[in-house]
Amino acid sequence: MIDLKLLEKPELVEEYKKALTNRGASPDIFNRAVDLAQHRKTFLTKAETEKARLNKLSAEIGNLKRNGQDASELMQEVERIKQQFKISEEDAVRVETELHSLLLVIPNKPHSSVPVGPTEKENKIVQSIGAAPKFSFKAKEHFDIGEKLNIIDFDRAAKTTGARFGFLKGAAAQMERALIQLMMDVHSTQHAYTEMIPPFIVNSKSLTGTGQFPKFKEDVFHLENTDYYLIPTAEVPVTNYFADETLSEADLPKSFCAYSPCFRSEAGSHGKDTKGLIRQHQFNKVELMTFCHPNLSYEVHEQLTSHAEKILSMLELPYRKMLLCTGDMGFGSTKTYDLEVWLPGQNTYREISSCSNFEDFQARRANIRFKPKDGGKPQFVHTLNGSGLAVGRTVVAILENYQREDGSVVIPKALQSYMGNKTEIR
RNA sequence: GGAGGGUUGGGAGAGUGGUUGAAUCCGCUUGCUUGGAAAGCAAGUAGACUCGAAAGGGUCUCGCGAGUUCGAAUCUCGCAUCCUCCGCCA
Repeated sequence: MIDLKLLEKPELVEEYKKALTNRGASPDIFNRAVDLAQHRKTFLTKAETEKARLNKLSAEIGNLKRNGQDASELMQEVERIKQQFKISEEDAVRVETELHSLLLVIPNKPHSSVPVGPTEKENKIVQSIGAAPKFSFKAKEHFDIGEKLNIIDFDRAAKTTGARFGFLKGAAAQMERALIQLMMDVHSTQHAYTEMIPPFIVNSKSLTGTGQFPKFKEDVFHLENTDYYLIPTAEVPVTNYFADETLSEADLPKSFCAYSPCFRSEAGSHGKDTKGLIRQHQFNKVELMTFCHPNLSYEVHEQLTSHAEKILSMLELPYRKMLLCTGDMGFGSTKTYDLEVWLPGQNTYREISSCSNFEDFQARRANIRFKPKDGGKPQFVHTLNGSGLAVGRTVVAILENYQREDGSVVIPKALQSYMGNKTEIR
């Protein structure tokens, strides 16, 4: 969410409009917003002046009554002003409500270091790490490998639940669990994140705080007749952990690594990645999340991304780091790196982590501030998060990169101790 | 699921209709004192919005929302949340 005061500064509004255009969003929304902001002030001032008068009169009435004097004349005046006040107040509330709901659907402004472009074609390859494995045979896709090894079962999941769900069995289930364990261990002990297991269900306020609501409601599973929603990412409960709180500057940065399953309705992605584990309604993820001082967020962003990369390099998976362009970034992000892992079976790179800086976008929505050391006014913190990593997709990457011609799969060295020192799946 | 009791400022805790945005204590900050500290003394110690060049005003916030009233932390209703007891349960 943007700062209301920005709307009073035409040059900043112009700048923001341009940023929206770069994102492929319509800047027209600002015309209405600026208009509403002006009206808001007018109505508010009027209502408050009237209210001040009412408060004053009430105090005088109190005085008169206490002294046993007649206050009927003042009470008549109160009655009159009250009528006007009611109207002014309604105006103010109406404008305020409309303005607020408008502000909630304005995306964040990309950072100046972000390449401008309408589609993912403009994303920049920052770095490619690790060489794609060379096979003397045709590489298979993970679902073929998994079904052949009898460790992934989509057909029966279709029976128990529906499309885009899967059972992991045996070594696949063990690998999923081992990966979660590995990731949580590395981030908590080597990277100083506090481990967290959040609620997997949140309310609508939290989803508004992180930016999924009101705009992306259809992407989230709703529990009927409640204000409960299955989390699409641990980012939602973890970011809102400090909602409506004022931290002290000395406490910053606060960093958490959170394990959770993620639930996504995948509305609008019919026909995309219909096979396999790539796009499921439910998947596991270890999320990295930091609340930090505004001066440090871009530095933290680099670090956080490198923490996610660490897991990929430990598992010796080839990947590349992408800097997303303006048109491909998420709604609340000012800058995003995607880590894309090489998938030999698909002969392509696929996103396995997305690391974003939100600056104060989420902090303003969720009202998360800190009190500066020097005693100044509370300021909004900056929030960042990134997958460290998406677990299901990591299983996919391992199956495809470590496959052998006979259909067996080598277990990456770093993972072996987490899987009972097993070295292969066959 | 049933019954009952809470929710006040950083913390504890007073306050049942009228200068109460809120006593008091603790904590914290600054100053005095000290060789330094403790103790003591003094002052200060919420936020958002808004008017103003500033000084300084105004509005709102005592879990949330609505209502009664000239006036609500205080009364009424709804909701959320916490605690205790009973039942059920991994």
